[in-house]
Amino acid sequence: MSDSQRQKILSCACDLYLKDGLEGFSMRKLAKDVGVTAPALYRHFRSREGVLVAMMGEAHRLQAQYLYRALQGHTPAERLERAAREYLSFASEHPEMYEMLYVSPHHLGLSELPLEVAEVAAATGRFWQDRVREAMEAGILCKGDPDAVGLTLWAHAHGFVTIHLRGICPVLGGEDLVSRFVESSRRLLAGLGGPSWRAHADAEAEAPVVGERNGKGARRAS
Amino acid sequence: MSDSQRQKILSCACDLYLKDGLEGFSMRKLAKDVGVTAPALYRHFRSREGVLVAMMGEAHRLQAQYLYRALQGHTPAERLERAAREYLSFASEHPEMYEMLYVSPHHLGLSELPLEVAEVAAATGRFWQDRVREAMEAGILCKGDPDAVGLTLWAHAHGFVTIHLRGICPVLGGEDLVSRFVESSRRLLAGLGGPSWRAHADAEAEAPVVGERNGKGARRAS
DNA sequence: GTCTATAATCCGATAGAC
DNA sequence: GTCTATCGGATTATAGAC
Repeated sequence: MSDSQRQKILSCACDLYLKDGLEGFSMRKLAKDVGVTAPALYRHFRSREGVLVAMMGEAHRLQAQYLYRALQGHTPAERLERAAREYLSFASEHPEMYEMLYVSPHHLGLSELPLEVAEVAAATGRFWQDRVREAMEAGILCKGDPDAVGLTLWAHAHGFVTIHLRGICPVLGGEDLVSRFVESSRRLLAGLGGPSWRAHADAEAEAPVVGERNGKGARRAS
Repeated sequence: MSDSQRQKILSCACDLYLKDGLEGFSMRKLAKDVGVTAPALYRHFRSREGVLVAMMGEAHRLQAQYLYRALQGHTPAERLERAAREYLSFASEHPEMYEMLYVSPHHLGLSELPLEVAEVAAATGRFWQDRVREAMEAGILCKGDPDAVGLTLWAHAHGFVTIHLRGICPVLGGEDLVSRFVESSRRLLAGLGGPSWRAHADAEAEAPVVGERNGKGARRAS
């Protein structure tokens, strides 16, 4: 079937990218990995660039799978916290795929991000905004523009992950990454949220939820 | 002279990168732009990768020029605000150079960032931390770990810039980018700073400083 | 849809003369 | 320090048979 072959190619393309990076990614290597000759690939993709664009879409779909897990939270506050955590999980477990999400179009020789990719990326922004909106409606965050506040959270998360992945910041040793991220997020949210958020955070510190790794308030849990 | 020639090559390399991106960057093109033959380049750089690494260093030096302008501010609060603004100015005026700062090593086929580059990048982190530290000492930000809070600010700034440069977020139209960034930063700082910061921000809203573009509190200024 | 064959370039890097 | 000449590959993409 035509479509499953395309999927196979895309899967091999991801593996090849993971192995050799972007500069080492070629159609010939890809063909060899798939088990066909190079010209066969052009039945399924317009060009090398077409494969890369499709891969970016794949990366975004994979990320979405992580983010949507956050929706299993039972309250807006829980979903918001889990969103941050799942964002970090994806980046930690698939660092190269994460890099693919934000490749500079200019590095690829493109003048701008293909519309197709820009759209799936924008969905990530909407996800953050939705979490913020419902948190505001629940009174867990101060009233405000959900889009703008969502952007603030998204920006913080992406920046934090990038700086960590580059190994640029000595503060980010690596082992306690999660707690450092949660800590930084909390600092953010403590400002964005009013007294009601802090009350929620304090209550959680008294009775930590599953998956809670931050030992800040867990001392009294035993 | 040997060293000035190296500088000339580096300058041409930046231009070439700006024109053709990373994938279109080759030693042969570079040689042609410099006005020599390709082998001559290898007297000044070990390899193509060596040129790229040197370019990353250049990008960081250029960024540093912007950031250090913030030190002309007369108070810790002013220097902190100007730091954010200069960070954005560099990214806006030299978007491709900004991209160079955070290129994924994996995209270049490297397993990790060269130490030389990681060190200059870390200086940016220390710059943020210093701004935070003196703001804390001045009582303008809540007491806390300056390194961690500096990281929070740095992460937010980098994430915001990246999302803007990708054209990913519909909220970031472009024209009012500065005010949106300042707004987002203020939101952050309002949380990180205590009442004293808010008092400072309110006072500034009454009598805006030079370069102030945010119209939020400027209504009563006329 | 896949193949073979090939066009048409381009690449990084080196040897050795000057 | 720069040149010429060249090694020894690589690349994307297409034409045309099956």
